[in-house]
Parts: sequence; C-alpha cells; structure tokens
Amino acid sequence: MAKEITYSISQLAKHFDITPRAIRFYEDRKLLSPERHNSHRIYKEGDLVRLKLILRGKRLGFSLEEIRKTMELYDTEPNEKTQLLFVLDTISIHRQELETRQQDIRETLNEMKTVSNRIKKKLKELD
Amino acid sequence: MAKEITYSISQLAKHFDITPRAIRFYEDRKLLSPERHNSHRIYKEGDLVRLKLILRGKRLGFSLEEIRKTMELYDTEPNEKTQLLFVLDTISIHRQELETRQQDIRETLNEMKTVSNRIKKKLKELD
DNA sequence: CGAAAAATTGACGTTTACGTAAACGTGATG
DNA sequence: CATCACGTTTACGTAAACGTCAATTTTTCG
Repeated sequence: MAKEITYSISQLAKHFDITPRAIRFYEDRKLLSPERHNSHRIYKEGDLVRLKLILRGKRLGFSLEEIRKTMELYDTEPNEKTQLLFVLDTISIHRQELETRQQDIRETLNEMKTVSNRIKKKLKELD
Repeated sequence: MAKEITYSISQLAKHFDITPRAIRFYEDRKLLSPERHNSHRIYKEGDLVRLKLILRGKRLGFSLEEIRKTMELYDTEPNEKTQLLFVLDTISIHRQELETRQQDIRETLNEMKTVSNRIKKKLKELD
C-alpha cells in the first residue's frame, strides 16, 4: 500500500501562505485534528482539504465557529429522518445567505464598472 | 423647494436593523458625518446611501477602514492623470478580489447541491 | 554526538467592531 | 413646566482571530 504523503505544520503553513500559529489555532477551535508523532503534528491529505475549506469559508466572511459547525454537519450525514431534514434546512439557509452575497458582489462589480468608465472617459478628455 | 426627509439615529437604526451604537461608531471611524441640530444627529438621504454601502461592504467581509478608503476613493474623483490611473488600478484590484469571492461562492453552492441531493436520495430510501 | 533548526505548550498582547453602563443634555407632550 | 423618552459623550468591557515572546522538547544533519 502506498505510503500517504504527510506534511509538517510549517510545510502546511507555507503551502497555504498562513502561519503555524493560525493552524494551531484552528486545531484549538476543533476545526482540525491531525495525527501526532511524539507531540509533533502530522498532516495528511484530508487535513489539507479541511484547511482549504476553512480558508475559503473565511474569505466568505464566516466565523471559525460557523465553519466548524458546517463541516461537522456535512461530514456527519446521519440516518434519521429528523436529522436529515434538519441538515437540508440548514443548507437551504446557508444557500440563501450565499445568494444574497452573490447579489451584493454583482451590484458592487456593476458600480465599479460605472466608475471605471467615467474615469476612462475623463482620461481621454485629458489629451 | 422640497424639504428633505430627515431621520433620527434611532429611526435609522431601526430601518437598517442595527444599533445606534453601531451608527455612532461608523461616524467615529469617519464613514459618516451627519448634520447636527444642537448636538443631535440629523440623517438625510445621502447618509442612508452611505450606510447602505457600509453594510454591504461588511457583508462582503471588508473592514470599516477598507470601506472608508473605498468610499473616499470613489467620491473624490480627482482630475490629475496620475490620480485617475491610481483609482483605476485600485478598482482593478478590488475587482479581482470580488471575482475570487464569486468563484468561492459558486464552488460552495455546488458542493451544497451535491450534499443536498445525497440527502434527498437517502430520505427517499427511508420509506 | 552535539549544535542548529524546527516544534510544542503556555501566556500575555493586539486589532476590529461594537456592547454596555454612567452621567448628563434636549425636546416633545399632557 | 414638569416629566420622560430620546440623544450625547466618555469610558471601560468583550469576543474573535490570531501575533508575539519565552521556555522546553524533538529532530535533523554535518
């Protein structure tokens, strides 16, 4: 069997352009739980995926606690009807939030275009 | 001439579903500067527009300082070529950031759909 | 093997964005 | 005009997300 690729904390930090301190902090807040070899943290592929999700969540403005809950929700995947319905409901709420944000971005991009055009016009007139 | 509609701080707060404290804080950070009548703040249409921009900026994850700079940039609109080019450049950077975020959202929405479908399938099998 | 490089665990410091409480001024209303 | 809701400033408190030492292992490498 192929030996899985592993990473030290500083390698991981460099890869994502963050500090080891941040990574340890995410672990403290239960968003990561890497293996250990004599107290040293060993990160595998799954940890990279999770970290990627964490950083994307942060870019979208979610708190670490929200990110943690969401990841927990998604990779638990229960079997009871009530729980499944709850997950669906939560996803639906998240989706609405994201769609609002998408609209926010579209509006902002449009305004930026308007300003850009006005400025370009001004620049042309400056000849 | 039509008397402009004005608002008290609490009316404004209610309208945007935030606290007066938050509004005063935005003023402290130079994002707002309403008129005064004997120390009392009087908000007009322009202030509403600015506040709307502030809140949208916050939803997009920008800091108040970033929002302040951006608003300043956009409503200064200089006449010197160098400055105009600088504004264009800044806008271009902001646009790239927003487009990244747009991509982040699209990815997340897709993942949510995948999970949703898996759950719905599970629910059907539960009969 | 022995020193330098890398990791670990505290623990206190910092910034952002307000919350909260105190102490006081203002304005509408019966 | 008295009262009472509403507004103001000042100032300290707080949660989130790390930054920054410091003191101690562990690992690695010539």
